[in-house]
Amino acid sequence: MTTVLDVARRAGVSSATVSRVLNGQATVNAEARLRVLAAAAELGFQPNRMAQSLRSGRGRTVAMLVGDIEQNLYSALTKHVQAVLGQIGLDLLLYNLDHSPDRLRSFLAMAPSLGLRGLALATTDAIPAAFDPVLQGLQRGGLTLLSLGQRLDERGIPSIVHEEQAAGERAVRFLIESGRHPVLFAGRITGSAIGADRYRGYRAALAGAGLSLRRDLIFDTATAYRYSAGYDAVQRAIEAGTEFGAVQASSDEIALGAMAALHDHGRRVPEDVAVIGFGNIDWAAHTRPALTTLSVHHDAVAAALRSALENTEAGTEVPMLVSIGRSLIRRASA
Amino acid sequence: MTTVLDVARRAGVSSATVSRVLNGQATVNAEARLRVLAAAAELGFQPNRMAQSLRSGRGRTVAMLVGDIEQNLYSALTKHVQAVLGQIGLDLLLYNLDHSPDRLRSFLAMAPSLGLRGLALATTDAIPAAFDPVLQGLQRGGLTLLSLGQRLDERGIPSIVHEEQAAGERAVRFLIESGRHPVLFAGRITGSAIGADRYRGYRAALAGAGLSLRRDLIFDTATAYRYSAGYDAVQRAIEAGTEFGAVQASSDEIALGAMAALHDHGRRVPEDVAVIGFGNIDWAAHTRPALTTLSVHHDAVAAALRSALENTEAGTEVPMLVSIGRSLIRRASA
DNA sequence: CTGAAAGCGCTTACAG
DNA sequence: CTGAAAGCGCTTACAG
Repeated sequence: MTTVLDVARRAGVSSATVSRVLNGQATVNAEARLRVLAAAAELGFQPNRMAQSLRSGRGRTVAMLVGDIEQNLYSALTKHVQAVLGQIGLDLLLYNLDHSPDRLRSFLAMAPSLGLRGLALATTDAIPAAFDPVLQGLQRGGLTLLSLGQRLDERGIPSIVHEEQAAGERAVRFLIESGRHPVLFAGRITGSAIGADRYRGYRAALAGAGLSLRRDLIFDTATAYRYSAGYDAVQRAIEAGTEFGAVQASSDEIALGAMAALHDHGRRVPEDVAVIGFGNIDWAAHTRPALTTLSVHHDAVAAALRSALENTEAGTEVPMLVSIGRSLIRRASA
Repeated sequence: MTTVLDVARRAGVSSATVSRVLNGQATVNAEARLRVLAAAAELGFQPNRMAQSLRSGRGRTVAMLVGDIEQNLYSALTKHVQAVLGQIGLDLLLYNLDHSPDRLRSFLAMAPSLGLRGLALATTDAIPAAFDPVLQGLQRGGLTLLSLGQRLDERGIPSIVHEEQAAGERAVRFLIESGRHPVLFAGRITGSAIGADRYRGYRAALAGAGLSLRRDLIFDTATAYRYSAGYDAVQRAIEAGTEFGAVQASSDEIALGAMAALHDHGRRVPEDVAVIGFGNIDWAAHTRPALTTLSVHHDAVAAALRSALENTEAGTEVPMLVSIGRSLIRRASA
């Protein structure tokens, strides 16, 4: 591997000057500067990341902790985050939480030794308050800590989120105004602030329409935002003899699960039951009937993350809360 | 941050001894060993990764380059790989290729400066031979280079793959023996060795059944393994008036796209047309009709990757080719 | 079995 | 504007 010293020798300067040129900080004689640049290019010099990070105390890696990389919500977000980090020369360390607080604990235990530039918590699961001290310690160490998807701003963590309650309300109001009710709500996920927010939107829409809340139409689930949660909810409702004209799911996976259950019980979508999902995952447009759902804007999240990283760099303030709107994407299912 | 020196002081030994105890290499006095372990635990010592890697010349990061993390094939594999790396104390650096040779080039240019322990190429796209020298250079540097999914063993890169041709043949034979033919083949992907292998399986099944190959039943696609490829293929076949009793797709996404097109043209699955996918992605069981497909075994791939890493470590040989079987998972679509 | 010392490849006060 | 020197936190011959 070529080192700064190789470049320095070739350019006839000291390694300090090479470093100064390459990092563009201090002023360097224009001519020497050119010679260094030329030498670096000729040798194909790439500064050793580990040495750079160790010495400067600032790594070039951003860790992203995701709830479950296999869910499209997280993989699509990861894709955008990686693209944005690549643009500013940072690496992405991916850590899959698998929805487990234990895995979060393990990561946080080793995080300080990683020399991270940033840490993005991308999960809808609750973050136990017991982790707050470690998180704060990391922040004090100069790392850019961000919550993606979940509001943690009141715990001192800048958060980039989508609107949930307003979006949920919009969708359910649409169903009611189209005459598709009663509306079954599938997925007030246990332990997820977001699931609760979406449910609040459902309640608000009902209240707005002067309809009363019925317990038999609301299905909690502990199995996160997965297909089976939607399947089970609809199956239980049908077996209980509950009548409903629509399903508002709190994720697209849940919506697809619900559609499968409706199909298996001979109900047609949207003729008998309208279905709306949440999150516009990649196959939502390709299933039949195509899924009506609430949009997601991973590009906006990634851009906000980039700003936060750049602001920290520049010493300017990072906003404590960035909220991104969602719109209803109408397809065939509702 | 606590350092080896802090631990050393507390244990009353030198930092060298601390290092020896923690790395479990050389023999250390049992008593001193215990004191070091106790001190490290009390201080919650975690060795600085960057210093460790810089000094030893062997990083603790494995980079995984994926075709497109948003596709379930890659995200599911990534999940398993991350789990396995975590078990052996290695970090996962994720790099999304986005099916672009330029991004691969960019990564390889900076790879040497990253001090990687391993590099997993997980893409079905062709790897230009022009990159072979860089790849070989990386291998010589002691990094464990692996191809996941695509055979590159003849170019000196140990490969962990699934059987493709035999699996494709198995599925198509099943269709033919069930009387579901002619069989349309959707997805002989341009520039993908794997797409070509699956297509060879199709041809072999036809030959085995004494059926002739018909050009009008074969649909190439440049759009990779995505939904639209399947939709377009079926739509073009129907518009051309081609009759067919089954679709063998070369990915599950293509199969879902094909099912959408069949639906939009009033063909019922499986009554009018049977459909088989490839890869058993996560929603394959949840769509309606549920998708019959060929299995995938990400756990086996991840386990083989782990062995390769451990073998390199131990100085024992890494097999040049590990091939994992696929079975036909029968669901409702065929 | 163990400590003192060197050094991985950088960056950054420091002195000029 | 620039070089010599120190040092980030480890590991590893080396000598004992």
